[in-house]
Amino acid sequence: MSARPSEEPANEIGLGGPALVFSALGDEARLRLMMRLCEDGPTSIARLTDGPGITRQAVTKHLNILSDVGLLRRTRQGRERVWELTPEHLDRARRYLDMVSQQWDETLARLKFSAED
Amino acid sequence: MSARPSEEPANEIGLGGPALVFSALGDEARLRLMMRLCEDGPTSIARLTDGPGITRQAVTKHLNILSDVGLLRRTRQGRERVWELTPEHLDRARRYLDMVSQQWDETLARLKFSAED
DNA sequence: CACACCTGAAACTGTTTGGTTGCATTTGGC
DNA sequence: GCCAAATGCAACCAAACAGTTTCAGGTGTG
Repeated sequence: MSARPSEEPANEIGLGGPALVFSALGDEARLRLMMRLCEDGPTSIARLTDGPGITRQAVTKHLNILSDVGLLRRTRQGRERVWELTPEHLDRARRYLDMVSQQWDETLARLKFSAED
Repeated sequence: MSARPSEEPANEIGLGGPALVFSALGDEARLRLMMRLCEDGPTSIARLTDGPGITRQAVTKHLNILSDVGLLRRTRQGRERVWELTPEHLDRARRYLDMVSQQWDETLARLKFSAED
């Protein structure tokens, strides 16, 4: 989590949005939580705190980081607080990678063409 | 760049690989460099150092970080050192997001099904 | 009501990161 | 050979981060 512009809505078409999402995904513990939520569906913090030697508070921090960039959402359910995935920003990051990949292909073709000049 | 396991080859199917790539992409300056290299093709460090108030050494550090996770490759060309994109790991990250997205869809369908039980 | 259970929030610590400054090294052209 | 351009490398610094410990606040059940 390094790219932290001043007051950007984090949903822009610029670089801040994708950078924030990638930064949130760029941690093994957070990726593990994402996978877990992805496979098990909505899950409480207590149940998410079990695997490795990680504290509940650390899990909470990671969940908040993922939630800040819009990858998760939390809802109450009794006395538990259930977290679930919200894939919109994930799709956005995916499309961003698609765009970069496609752009690179075009640039490659262009460079090859101008090299045969 | 926080997830840094001990000696993983960074090309595993586990979480370390994607986490490292996402972490490398999770910085606005680095994303900017990626876009630049993506659009302009192979470029030297001196030419990459121009836009915002960033130093050549900072650019070098970012390039090395991107190179460490396999997103860039550098080649000599005269007295310049030219950097270019290597999209293999980018595709890997893309497929990872695809996988998560698809898995989430399946989980959603499964949960909906069991809720109608 | 009392007692578990689940969570939030604050303070603190060691480590990492992004960036800089300064200097040494390589390379090409005159 | 000499000089300027392009780069590499090491030390250093402030800020951010991951994680912990500790304490306080809600919430359901008996």
